[in-house]
Amino acid sequence: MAVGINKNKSLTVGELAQRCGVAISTIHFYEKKGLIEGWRTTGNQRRYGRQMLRRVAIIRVAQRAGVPLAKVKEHLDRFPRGTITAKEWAKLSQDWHDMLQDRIVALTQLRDQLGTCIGCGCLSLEDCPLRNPDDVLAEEGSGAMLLVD
Amino acid sequence: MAVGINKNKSLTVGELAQRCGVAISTIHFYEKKGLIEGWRTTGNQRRYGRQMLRRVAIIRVAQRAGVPLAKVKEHLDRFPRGTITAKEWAKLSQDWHDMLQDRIVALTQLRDQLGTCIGCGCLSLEDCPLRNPDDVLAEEGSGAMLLVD
DNA sequence: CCTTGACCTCAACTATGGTTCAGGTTGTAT
DNA sequence: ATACAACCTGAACCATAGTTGAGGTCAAGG
Repeated sequence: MAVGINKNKSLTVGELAQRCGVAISTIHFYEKKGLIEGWRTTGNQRRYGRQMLRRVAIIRVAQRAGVPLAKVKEHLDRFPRGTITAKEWAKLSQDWHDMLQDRIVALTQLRDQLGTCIGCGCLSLEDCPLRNPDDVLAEEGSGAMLLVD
Repeated sequence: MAVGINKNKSLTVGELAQRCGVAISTIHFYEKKGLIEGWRTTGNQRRYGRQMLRRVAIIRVAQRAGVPLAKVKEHLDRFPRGTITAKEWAKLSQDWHDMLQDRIVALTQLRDQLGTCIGCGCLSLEDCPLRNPDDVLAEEGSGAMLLVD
């Protein structure tokens, strides 16, 4: 019954889940998706190496950064099993850093456009950057897309 | 056949979709969700007032800002049908601006932590802010959460 | 030994935000 | 008048990211 902290070797699914702050079902899910990997006891119970703590940690960081699991898996599959070295993690975190940077820039642009619109009575004035330019674009034959990108 | 641009009054579903840069099925979907509203011809075809252009535009802006549709609906329901005034839009865009600001701050923090980790060989060093503090937190009895929040 | 918590599988379900398809109807240009 | 584009409905399906539940097994303390 007692969840003894097993300082030495393998982790049960419950331990891994608790230590990573996720539900057990999430660990099952990640394993089914091939994001993490472990072995089984003779009684078919999951056991994980301690490196899976880091792996789940990385998955969670990536998710916070907005990386979908499939993308995370792609990255993690480059170091198939086990430990990710500092250098490998540096590459990963550089990639995700850059992606985050892009997302931040996009959101910041949008935020600033909203800021402008608060001042301008947006979506009703001719020069509003958020305004769908209605007939203008319609007459240009384009799809009348909202905003620049 | 020809999609004549009807300068004067109502918009067909296809016109609205094209002018907003979304699929027709998306317009159907938004209508079913109660996000937009129109009327029907005697032949049961959808017609929309021009104010729906702005309404769909607002929905798309909100989505880019990460507002779920249910939330958008909540906001839009405050001005039940038709035109949203400049003042009302100002309130809306202020709210979404603030929300965006929060998200930007969160992502920026994460980005900067990733930046630190690129330098520190992250997730393997004791002082890494992204590192799951493993046994430390485990011994504190907490869930060994990743990162501060 | 036996209870009890932790574990197992598989299927179904949740929510979000849509898309696709089948089968049938409308509206308009020629 | 007729063809053909555009429209209609409803159900099924897609992806993402899991959660929940039923029914059964494992393992460790007393």
